[in-house]
Amino acid sequence: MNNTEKARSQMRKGVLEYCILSIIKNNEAYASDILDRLKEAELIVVEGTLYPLLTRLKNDGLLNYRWEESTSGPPRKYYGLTDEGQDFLKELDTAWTELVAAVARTTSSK
Amino acid sequence: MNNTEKARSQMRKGVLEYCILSIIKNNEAYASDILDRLKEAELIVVEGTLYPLLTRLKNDGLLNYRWEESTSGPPRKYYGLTDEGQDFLKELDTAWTELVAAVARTTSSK
DNA sequence: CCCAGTACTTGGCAATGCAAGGTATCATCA
DNA sequence: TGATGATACCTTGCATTGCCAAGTACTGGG
Repeated sequence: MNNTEKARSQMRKGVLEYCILSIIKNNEAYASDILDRLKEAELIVVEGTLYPLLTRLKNDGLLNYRWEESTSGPPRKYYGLTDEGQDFLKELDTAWTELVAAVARTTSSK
Repeated sequence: MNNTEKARSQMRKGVLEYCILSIIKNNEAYASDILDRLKEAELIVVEGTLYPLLTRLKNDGLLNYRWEESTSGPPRKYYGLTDEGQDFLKELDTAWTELVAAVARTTSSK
């Protein structure tokens, strides 16, 4: 992995949680859904990254899930935001907005 | 540290290198300068984070430095960007812009 | 009954910010 | 002259967290 790729994944790291919660806020979703959405947005993530993250968010009380049968394979875990998750997402919104502003200040200073 | 603070520092993490290189690009600077600038931009960073990072960037050939005497204390290490550092910073610019766009896509999808 | 497709899980690794503590230099002032 | 405080630089150990790779389990078709 070269430096640029490293920097990119480092940047991605910071916003993954935020993006995943945002995606789930809009629609209940199971892991493969989420992976697809992230891929559409060009935020590549692999299974081994996503599943543990979903579990962590659930353990933190930000997500819950229900099982749903599938016609094409094993049942799926559909994740949704808890009330706490909604609140947390709002804070992340703020944090992200502020960060973008802070970076802009830094990179444009004379 | 609560969840929000954790998330904030996680987000910050990804852009620190970028911000520091940007600051140095604009003016040669020594560590305390950089800390002040980051603070102005509301990107709080502590010494123990900055020094190892500067050393790493130097070892990667992105920064160089010269010693300069000070009238008020020990000599200072003034850091500047190498050519390679300039190139790398351009790539980070692109990476950051793309990330902001990707996050926007994710958080606004219906 | 095996195989391919879909989902979910787990263990070890590497990167990196952070907290806390340490060393060195210089000016001031009793 | 030697104690003090401010400035500056550096190091160590820790915790978090994404990544990679391999593994388990359920389903339907040939």
